[in-house]
Amino acid sequence: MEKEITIYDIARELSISPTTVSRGLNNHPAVNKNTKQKIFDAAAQMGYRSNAFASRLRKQRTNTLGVIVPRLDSNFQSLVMAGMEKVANEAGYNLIISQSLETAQKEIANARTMFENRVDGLLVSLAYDTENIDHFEPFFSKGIPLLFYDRVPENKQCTSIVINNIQAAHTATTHLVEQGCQRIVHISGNLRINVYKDRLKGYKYALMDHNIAFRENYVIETNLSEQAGVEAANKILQMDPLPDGIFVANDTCAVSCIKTLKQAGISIPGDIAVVGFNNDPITRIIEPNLTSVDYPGGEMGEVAVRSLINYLDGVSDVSITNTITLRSELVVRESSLKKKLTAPPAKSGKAAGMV
Amino acid sequence: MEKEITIYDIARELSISPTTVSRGLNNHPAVNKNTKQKIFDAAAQMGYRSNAFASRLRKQRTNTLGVIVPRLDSNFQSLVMAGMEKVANEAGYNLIISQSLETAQKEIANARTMFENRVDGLLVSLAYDTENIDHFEPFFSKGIPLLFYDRVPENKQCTSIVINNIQAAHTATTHLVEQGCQRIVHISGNLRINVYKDRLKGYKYALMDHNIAFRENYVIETNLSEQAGVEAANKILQMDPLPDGIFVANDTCAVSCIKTLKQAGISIPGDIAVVGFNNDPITRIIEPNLTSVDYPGGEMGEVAVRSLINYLDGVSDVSITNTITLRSELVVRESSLKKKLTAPPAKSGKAAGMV
DNA sequence: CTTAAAATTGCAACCGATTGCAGAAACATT
DNA sequence: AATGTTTCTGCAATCGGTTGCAATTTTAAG
Repeated sequence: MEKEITIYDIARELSISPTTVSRGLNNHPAVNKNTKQKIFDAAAQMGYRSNAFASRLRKQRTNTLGVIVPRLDSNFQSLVMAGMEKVANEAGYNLIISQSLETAQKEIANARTMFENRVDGLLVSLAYDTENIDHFEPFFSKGIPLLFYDRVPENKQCTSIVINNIQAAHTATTHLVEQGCQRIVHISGNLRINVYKDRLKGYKYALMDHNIAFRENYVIETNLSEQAGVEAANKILQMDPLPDGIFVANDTCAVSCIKTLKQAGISIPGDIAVVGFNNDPITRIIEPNLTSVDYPGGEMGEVAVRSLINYLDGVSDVSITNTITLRSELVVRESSLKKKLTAPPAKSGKAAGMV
Repeated sequence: MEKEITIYDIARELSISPTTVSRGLNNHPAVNKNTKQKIFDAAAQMGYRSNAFASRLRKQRTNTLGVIVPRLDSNFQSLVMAGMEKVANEAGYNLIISQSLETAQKEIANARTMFENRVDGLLVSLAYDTENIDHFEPFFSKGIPLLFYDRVPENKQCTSIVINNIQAAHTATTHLVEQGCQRIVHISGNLRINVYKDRLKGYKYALMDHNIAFRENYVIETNLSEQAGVEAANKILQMDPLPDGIFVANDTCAVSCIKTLKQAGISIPGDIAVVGFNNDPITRIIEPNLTSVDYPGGEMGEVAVRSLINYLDGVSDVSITNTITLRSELVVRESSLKKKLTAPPAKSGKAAGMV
């Protein structure tokens, strides 16, 4: 437990003022080169470490960003976190990360903690049961930039980073139609969440555009878990006639659904073509490999933090850039290919054609 | 941009001293009940929020834990993070998370940041190329508890949380032997890392225990990536005679290895039995389902944070509890079953027998 | 050699909460 | 009524950097 070295100690040692030491350490232009060097040397030699709190207290800037995420243990979110941390770290920002575990209650508590920790900016992906975003009011009224990603609030003037879920779902569904599917089931997530609501919309629009009637009972709302995939598959197995296509709102669920259907003797894509969403690694492991919408998680995290920091640095104005939409694309693999590709056949299925 | 409310404002409003306000807000027993109530009411009404920095500066306790992790975008690590965040959050601690991206250089920089941020404790899983742990010296000398998990330093008196990799690998290898394998290849990770070094050891010991000669060229050192699995498989395909068992140090690599072998016409487990490590979700998707060592990531994260907090609270003494070893177990699935189980056959392979 | 301009340095007042110690007020005891 | 206890409150110093402004030193110009 050695004593902590402060700028005062360095000042005393060099017989100069703490002011100069502080400026020197921060590379302030108004400090003589030689003095600076002396300060750096003394600091290194004495084992000085800056006290971030004192600095933050005074500067009212924390160089810290907060993140509130539904869960950390999802493939998508961990990609996002990795991207966020990378950019934040490079820019000299710390990241305080917390999970809402899909409950509004925890989200509210976390928001409060973030606020008291004086984060310079906050990144949020909403929980399942978040009904409103009143708990972020303090951030708005204090002018702390708040950026939503992926799970964003609806009808609000919030800065957000998303993909075009409607379009992506439209493309996915259209792809199934083009493969000859006429009875397409959609396994959806919680429809209170914008992401899943939009995917449902895209699915509907695509049917409409191809003059296929929308059937209420073809939409199965689930929590998209592995278990849910099994249950959905069982529901589907009882449909008569059997559907010939399924568009699932995530890959985990799609994969367990496929497994269950295969066990029941259904051929994929022969009997039923399947398309998932997220392009998780498991898409390339299930047999047949799963067609899925590639969802750039890492990029989303990077872009989110970059935007926030740019705003904080006054480079750009997030409040004007209201929504950033990232590109997503359908990666076609065997699970949806009823017709052979006209192009030279994809080889190992690893990186099949795009649409 | 409203003005920030401080305890001084509340004090003025109520015509009492800031001291009493501070005590009141912290529920100090020496403050009159009525006064407390008045303070709470005023605080709520005026929109007061505590300034964590001022508090930390004074208290020298931050209620913040730092985490340095190789990468966030791995299934195992995201489980660990989720577990850590959960426990930390419940105990009122913040988590500052940073990635070393497997480089010692970043790990050193991150350690320094954590130190300057005055984390109350630090959790670390080492990077690939970390050669020594000198960069954590400031933590030792200042008595800041430091806890390593999974990727821990060797021959050091550091508190660490691990599984018994030697034993787990021994069990896995023994299982292959019991299935009749005699020519067992081991696909390993970077052998500078304790985890992989130990798994190799366990593999060797098991061979020894069954009087099977260890062959240098049966150990393939890789980075355990998907790509590495393909390359390792190709190496294996050129061996003559072909091995009849493979023990891979992680699942990702095992799965891509299996895929490649299958494409080459090898039957799994008929020709070659395979065992992986981690029990990732993909083990249940690949066909045949992959036998693997269940590795309790979430639990590891929870235990790690809980130990640290207990120590900080003076409940336990981590410096005495030098190593915590978590239980791991082999989950047997089809990929390694050359012989049928004698017990009633496992049904869907979802949760097959244990050894 | 003077004087003005430029380059450095330092004083002192913050930032906002916490806490040891002393003093005041309220209550209890002869 | 006097004294001893308890219960509450407040003073003032402290945590360790940061920064506006003034003071001092150096350099340049006349």
